[in-house]
Amino acid sequence: MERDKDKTKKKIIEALAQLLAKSGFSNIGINAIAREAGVDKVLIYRYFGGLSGLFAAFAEEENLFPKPDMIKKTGEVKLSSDLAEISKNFIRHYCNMLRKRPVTREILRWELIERNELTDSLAETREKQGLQVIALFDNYTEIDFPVVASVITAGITYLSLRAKTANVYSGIDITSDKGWERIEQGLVSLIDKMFPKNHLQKEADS
Amino acid sequence: MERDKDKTKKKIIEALAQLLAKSGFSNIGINAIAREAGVDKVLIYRYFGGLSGLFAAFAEEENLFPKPDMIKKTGEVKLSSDLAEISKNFIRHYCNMLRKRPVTREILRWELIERNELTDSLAETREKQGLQVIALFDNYTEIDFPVVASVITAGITYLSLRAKTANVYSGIDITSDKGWERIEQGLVSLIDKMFPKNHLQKEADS
DNA sequence: TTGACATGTCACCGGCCGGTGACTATATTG
DNA sequence: CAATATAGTCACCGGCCGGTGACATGTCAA
Repeated sequence: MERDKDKTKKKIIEALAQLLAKSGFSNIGINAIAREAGVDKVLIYRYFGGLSGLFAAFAEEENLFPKPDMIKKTGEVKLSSDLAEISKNFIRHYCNMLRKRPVTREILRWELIERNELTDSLAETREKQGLQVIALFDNYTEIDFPVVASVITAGITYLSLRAKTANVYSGIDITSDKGWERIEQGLVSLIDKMFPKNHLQKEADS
Repeated sequence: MERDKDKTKKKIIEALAQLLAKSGFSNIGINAIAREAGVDKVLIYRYFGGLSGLFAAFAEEENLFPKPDMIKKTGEVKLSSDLAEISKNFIRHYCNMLRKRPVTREILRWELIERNELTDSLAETREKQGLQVIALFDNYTEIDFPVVASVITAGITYLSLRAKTANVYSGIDITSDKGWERIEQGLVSLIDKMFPKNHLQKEADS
C-alpha cells in the first residue's frame, strides 16, 4: 500500500493516456483504467468523481494540442511573413503535430463518435486556434479562405486518423514519413497556386 | 411464426441498416440486431454464420457508395469537359452523396476505428473509384494532383462525419444545407484557381 | 496512547454481452 | 399418414461491465 493520493491520481491519469495510445477509446472504462493503473477502481470514483471528472483532469494535465510557434503565448500572431508563408507553416506544424501525437489522434477519433469532457475540451482549443489563424486572412477575398483552410485541415486530420486502419488513400501512402512529406509538399505547392506572388512572375514561368 | 427464411434474412439486414442510421456502429451486436429485427439471435448465426457473414451480405445488398454519373457503368470515364469541370462535378457529387447517406457515413466512421467485412468492402470500392478519377489527371503535373484530391475528399469526409458531434468547424457551419453549399462553392473556386483557363483570361480579370 | 480520518482492498450486485444446446412448430415428401 | 427436414423459440452459460457497501490499514493530531 503506497498511501500517496497524488501519486495514485497521477498513476490513474497516466493509465488513461497509456490505454488511449495502446488501444484507442473503445476499451476505455472504469475497470480497464483501474486495471492498467494497478489501482482499485473505487479510487477513480473517490478522487475524480467517475470517468467524467477523470477526463476533465486529464484534459487539463496533458498538452494535447500545442499551439503552433506562430501563435505566441499572448495569443498574438507573428506577422513576419506573407500569407502564403503563414499557411505553409501552419500546414507543416499541423501535420507534424498530429503525426507525433497518438493520444491526440485518439481523442480526435473519439470526437467523431461521441462527446465528453475530453473531446469537448480539445475541440474548444482547436476551434479557437483555427479562428485565430483564419482571422489573418480576413481581407483576402479572392477565394473563401475559411472554407479552404477548413477542408485542408480536416483532410489532414482525416488522413492521419485513417492511417490506423489503412495504408493507402487514393494511392497516397499515409503511413510512412515519406508519404507525409509528399502530402506536405503537395499542399505547399497548392498554397503557392492560391497565393501567386504577382502576375508578372506568374507570366514569366509559363 | 412467419416461416419464411428469405424474408427473415431481409429483416435482419434491414435491422442492421436501421441500427447504423439510428445509433451508429457502437451499439451494433448480435443481440441488438436481433432485437431490432424482432428475431431470435440464433438465426443470425444460422443464416449468416455470425456478424461477419451478415456484414458481407449487407455490403453486397446495399448501394452504399454509388459511382458518380461521370463514371459510366462500363468503368469508362466521360471526358466531355475539361479537368476543372470534372473536378467540380466530382466534388459536388461527393458532398451530396455523403450528405444524404447516413448509413454510408456511419460505415466511414466505423472504418476509422476498426476493420471488418463491411468497412473493407466499402473502402475497396472507394479506393478503386478514387484512382479511376485521379488517373484522368496523370499528365497534369503542375501540382501533385493525387495529394490535393486526397486531402480535399478526405476533408469533405471528415467534415461530414464531424457534423454528428459538432455544428461548426473553424467557423464553418457543417450541419446545414446552407453551410454545405458554401463549402462546395468555396472548393469550386479553389479548383478554378488550380486550373486557370489561360493566362490571358487570368490577366484580364485582374 | 488513543481516537479520528484518509487511503486503499475486497466482495458483491444487476445488467448486458456473445454464444450454444435443446426444444417446438410447421412444411414437405414419400 | 408418417417421417424428416426446416424455421423459429427458449433457457442457460460464462464473462465483462459500471457501481457500491463493508472492511482493513496506515497517518496524524489531541
